[in-house]
Amino acid sequence: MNTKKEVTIYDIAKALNISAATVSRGLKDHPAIKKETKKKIVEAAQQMGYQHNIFASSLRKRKTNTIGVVVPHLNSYFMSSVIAGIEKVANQEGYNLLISQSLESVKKELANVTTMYNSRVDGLLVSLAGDTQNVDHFDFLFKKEIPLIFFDRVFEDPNCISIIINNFQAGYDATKHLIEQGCRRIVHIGGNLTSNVYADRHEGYKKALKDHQITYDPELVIIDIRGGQLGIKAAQQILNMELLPDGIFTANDTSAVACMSELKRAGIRIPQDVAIVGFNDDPIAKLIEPFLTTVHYPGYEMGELAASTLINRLNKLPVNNLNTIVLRHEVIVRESSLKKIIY
Amino acid sequence: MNTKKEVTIYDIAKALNISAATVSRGLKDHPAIKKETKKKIVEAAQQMGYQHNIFASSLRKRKTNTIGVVVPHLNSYFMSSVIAGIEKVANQEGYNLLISQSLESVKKELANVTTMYNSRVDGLLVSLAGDTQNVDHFDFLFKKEIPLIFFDRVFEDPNCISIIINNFQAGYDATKHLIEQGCRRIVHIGGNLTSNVYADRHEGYKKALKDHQITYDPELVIIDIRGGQLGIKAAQQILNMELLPDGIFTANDTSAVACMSELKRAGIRIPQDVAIVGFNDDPIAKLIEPFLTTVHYPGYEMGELAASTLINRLNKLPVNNLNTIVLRHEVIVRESSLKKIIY
DNA sequence: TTGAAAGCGCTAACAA
DNA sequence: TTGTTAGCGCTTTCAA
Repeated sequence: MNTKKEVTIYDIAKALNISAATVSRGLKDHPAIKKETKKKIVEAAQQMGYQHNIFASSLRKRKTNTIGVVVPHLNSYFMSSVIAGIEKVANQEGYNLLISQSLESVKKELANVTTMYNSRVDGLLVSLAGDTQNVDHFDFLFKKEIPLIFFDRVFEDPNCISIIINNFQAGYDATKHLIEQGCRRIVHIGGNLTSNVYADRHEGYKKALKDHQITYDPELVIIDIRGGQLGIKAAQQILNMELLPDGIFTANDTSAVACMSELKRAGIRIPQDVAIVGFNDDPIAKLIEPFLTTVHYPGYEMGELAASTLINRLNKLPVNNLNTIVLRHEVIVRESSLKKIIY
Repeated sequence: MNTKKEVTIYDIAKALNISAATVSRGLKDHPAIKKETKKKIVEAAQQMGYQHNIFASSLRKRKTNTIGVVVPHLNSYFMSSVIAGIEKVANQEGYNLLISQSLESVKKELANVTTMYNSRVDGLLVSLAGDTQNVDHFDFLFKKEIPLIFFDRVFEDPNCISIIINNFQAGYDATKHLIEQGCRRIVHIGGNLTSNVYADRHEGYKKALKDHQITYDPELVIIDIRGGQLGIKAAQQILNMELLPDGIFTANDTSAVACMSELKRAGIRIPQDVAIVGFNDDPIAKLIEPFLTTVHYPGYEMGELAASTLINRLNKLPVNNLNTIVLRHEVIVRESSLKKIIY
């Protein structure tokens, strides 16, 4: 935005000898404007280099047509798919996006949300930071009735809609798949259990074991609060076990791949010695060897859905009092877990 | 932004029995306001739940304190590092970020930039889409004197500052490293040559060959316009060669890893049969086997620099008439290219 | 050190 | 179908 004088609707009005109100209406397809007037207006605007002033408009309408998006990290295939989905819907509906990453810190999350609040976003789409334990820090949003929708990393709260997959079931399915391949001693590598996604996957894992009469052994669960080098650390921990596991269910592909790579270096054969299942269906799953069995996570759809739900809410469309929307997941079987076929 | 009545400086003024002008000044530390008045104002604002209205302010000041960022894709470690760097500086300086991805399409790039222009961003940070051949579509920005800074994927233009690494030299260094490891038949896998980064890396490759008396063979150069499955396609092409190469220089780690994985499946040993060097120093380089030799690309620093340069420009600080800023790169030697030591 | 007043550009209620 | 008018909330010039 520069400091030169802008072309305003008044300039157009003067040039056309009509009122500014008419220009304003003509520019936005108001039904009560004659076709030719509209045409004249649009042409003049074009020709004079008119640019709609969002600030004046937002100030007047008390609405910004901007949606804030806060995610833990931008650099995963999953997140970038989600954002592409959000972008698509938002653009379609004439909304802008304000995007930022919390880098897994509640503090930065709050700072980002506050900045967005000050920028008067109409609504927010948030995937929570790993160490976020509640949503008290969002109270000021609720008070101002700014809609907040969570996706992926959510927190159950009556004020918010959550969009997720059934992480419990997905964890269950992944573990069950390993059991069906003959695994009995299954390690689970997970993320911070404060996060619903990791907690639920962990519970699914436990339930699958139970349903197949396998005793849950906390020693086999490797959780890392700070997700740094989880895969590698986990591999080392596994290599130090007196009795090696025969299966591993990892709650994300990045860790799965890192772990697998480390195990392979130590001479362990995948899947013959240890079968591995990851989570997310990141493209990396097909870059390593053997290809990684994983749980497909519909990121793009999740983004679309999050955005359209929020926009419906903003438009006061009946959102059916819904509180949680669950998307479908799917176990994608690849080589890293196929004991049965290889033997 | 909701529709309830906001608390304004007038409300504060009334409550304190002073003028709105004084409140406005007090709120932003104007030097000519008495300390205690200021204190009263700040306290009242706090207590009444006052929230600064960016729109009124932007409208009045004709400045938004917002920076637009347009990148080809969000989902790379590199980009997310760059953005983290930009965010850090921007937040420090009180700027907001508007981020979007062009998904490698000039059309979407232009649409995104236009939206940002309409949102009256103060300046723009852009990494160009793969098929962008010139910057004519940005002319309207130059006319309005909105500063535009390119990073990574740049286009030489007197209107813009570019922030890059020396891709030519980096390509040269990477290739030279392979030559020093004894490679003579070196394949180059690159991206769209319209893009400076890929064109320069390719030229560096050529020059390194020439300097070491190796004839440049266009048959050994595999370029993909649409970066989809480049690594895999390249591997297949390599496997079909009558004479296998002994070295590969790939212009990004993702393709390098995909290619390596495919070659390994075909029974080719890395680095014994073929040495590989990638580009970017993506974490994936240390997830695969063997670890990938690559060129370190300082993403975070690039982001910081891009943001601070832009902000200086916005503040009319002398930017020394600079046109191009070059950051340091570094070849990180790992196992995938070490023929000498292994033999 | 403070206040009055004008105006940034747009929209919408109301009137014609 | 179009025009009049009154702000949206803030900043800043000028005056006191």
